[in-house]
Amino acid sequence: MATKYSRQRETILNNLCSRTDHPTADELYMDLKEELPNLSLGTLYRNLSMLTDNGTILKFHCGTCDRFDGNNNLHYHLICENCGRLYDLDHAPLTELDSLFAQGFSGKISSHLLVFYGLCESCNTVK
Amino acid sequence: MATKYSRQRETILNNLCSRTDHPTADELYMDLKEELPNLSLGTLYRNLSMLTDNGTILKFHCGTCDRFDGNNNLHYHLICENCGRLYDLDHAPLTELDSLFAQGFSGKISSHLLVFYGLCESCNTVK
DNA sequence: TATAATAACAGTAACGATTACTGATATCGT
DNA sequence: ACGATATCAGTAATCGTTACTGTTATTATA
Repeated sequence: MATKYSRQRETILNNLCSRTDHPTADELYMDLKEELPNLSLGTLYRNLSMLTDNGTILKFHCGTCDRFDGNNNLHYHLICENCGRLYDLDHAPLTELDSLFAQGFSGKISSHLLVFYGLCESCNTVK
Repeated sequence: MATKYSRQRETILNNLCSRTDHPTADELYMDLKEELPNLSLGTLYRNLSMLTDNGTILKFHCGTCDRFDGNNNLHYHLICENCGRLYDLDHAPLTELDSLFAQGFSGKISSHLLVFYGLCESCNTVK
């Protein structure tokens, strides 16, 4: 099951990594239509799934659908409860959380997901 | 829109609160069939949604489906990467996380979701 | 305690995101 | 170049959840 090169996969990854928002599969699809006019939605999902599985990109459950992040460095996010968008938060990783919670727990903790809820900058000023 | 009593809703809540696992809607449905033989799946979803909205219970996106927790006190969870189940972690709430991340952020942070990934106690010993 | 208003019900159809399947095409080791 | 097969485009199916419909149960008021 050696992975073969595909222009579709490379284009999908490049597009995702060049944006700072965190698009849904559908948002990515809209944008990719310019570069890959006959890209299939199934192909997009299959490649997003491959890239997520091998750790190249990150996937978040966000309300009713998934959002993707081309930046796989550990960082945290805010989900705006007004506009529903996902934003990066500028803060160092809290690696100590895993070991903190591992104390007194006889399972094994390997990572964590920390997401904040609230209002993004623009929704906060408008309200 | 005054809320009226319903035996279905009370039974659903009692069932959920009496268990320490974190069932999906479908798992709850199976179990409730004994007490409410002709409970409708739509009714279950509607009531879980009501109870979530008014803060009586908690809901988590967990892989492909939602899981529910009758314990609405702030606490944290581990998702076992082997068996897929959701477990409570015994640790005091980290309320300081919100204010910590609010520094230097001009939006508004009102809450957070912190989930750990790893192996539960039984999956850790078996492996 | 009857009555009237309406919340909640059971059952089922619809929805939307995602996954699985099909036969055709592109990649890549030999 | 050739053969094996990973990937493709297109589309059908899946599955968790929500919305709709006509009926039943709760509750305030007479």
